[in-house]
Amino acid sequence: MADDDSYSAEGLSPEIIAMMGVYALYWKLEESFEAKAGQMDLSRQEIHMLVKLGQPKRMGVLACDMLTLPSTITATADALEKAGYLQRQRDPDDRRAWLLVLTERGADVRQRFMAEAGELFRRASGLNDHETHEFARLSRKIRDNVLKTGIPEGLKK
Amino acid sequence: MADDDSYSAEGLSPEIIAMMGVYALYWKLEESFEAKAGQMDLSRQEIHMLVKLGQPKRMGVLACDMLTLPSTITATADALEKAGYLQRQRDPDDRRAWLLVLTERGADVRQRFMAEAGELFRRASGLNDHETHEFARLSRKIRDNVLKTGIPEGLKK
DNA sequence: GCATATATTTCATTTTTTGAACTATTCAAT
DNA sequence: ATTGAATAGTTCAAAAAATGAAATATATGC
Repeated sequence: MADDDSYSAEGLSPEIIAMMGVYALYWKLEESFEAKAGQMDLSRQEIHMLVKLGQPKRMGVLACDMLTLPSTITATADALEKAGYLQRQRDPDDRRAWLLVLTERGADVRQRFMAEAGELFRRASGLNDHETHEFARLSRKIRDNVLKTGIPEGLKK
Repeated sequence: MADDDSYSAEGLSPEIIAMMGVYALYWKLEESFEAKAGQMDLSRQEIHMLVKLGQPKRMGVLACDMLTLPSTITATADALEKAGYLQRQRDPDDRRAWLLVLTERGADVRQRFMAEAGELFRRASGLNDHETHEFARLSRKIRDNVLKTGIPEGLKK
């Protein structure tokens, strides 16, 4: 859905235009994030996991969220744990499961990363404050919808 | 940037909220697209290339657009060519370069895919028509900005 | 208790991506 | 024209990432 050609956005349905924008922005952000992650010696997956861990989460939940398999999550968590950014804590509700919890150092890195991400969004999107608010409003709606409707398919693996 | 927790979107800057929505939507769409692509015996990269080829494009341009290396593009183009979805044509302006051009069959598959993608967006986003239009308006602005400002970094490889 | 289901791990295999060396062509400067 | 440096794409071997099956430990329902 990424795109097609700079000038062919004419005559397309709003849905397609919306997706083209989302893809362009996503890829631009990924490009910037990957550079930042690289500076911090983190892989793409590792940065994403760090961001997801604003709250402690079970590995299985992360696997769904990140559209990947449990075994991939194990590897990513191993790397972040080894780097001292997170710890595994047994979930008191289910002793088969781990809760991944950021260490102080991990939370720090996450915080720094998120702050820079805000700036990257501003530069990448080029939106003014008003537009950014409006975009955020719709964006939140979309996210809520995805979270609400997305779980079933997310569990498919 | 994906997210954090369903209810922690409070107190975050609009930029962060916007990004969280974009990531949630992107991942949801990728999940659906990957399923569709699988049905058509195409990989994720192959579908993306197909979508990008609304107009003939040089392989180098695709490499920038798709944030990957020329050698990856070669492999993806080989697969699509073998499947009969595209052809390499020498760029008359530069005989070192190929233009990748969809065959009729390739254009067909692309068309079908894009049509289904519209429906997937509606389902994933949950926006009504008015909201979709507004989101598309801002989305197009963002895309224009990314295309305008994105080229330099895109060429870095 | 027992059978079955779930959360995570392990590790070998497969898939994907990378990067360096190579061919062909262009471009700029002589 | 000729040369030398840069560019577009290819090849292929090596590295990295994702996958899936089998194993461990715990939970859940009967």
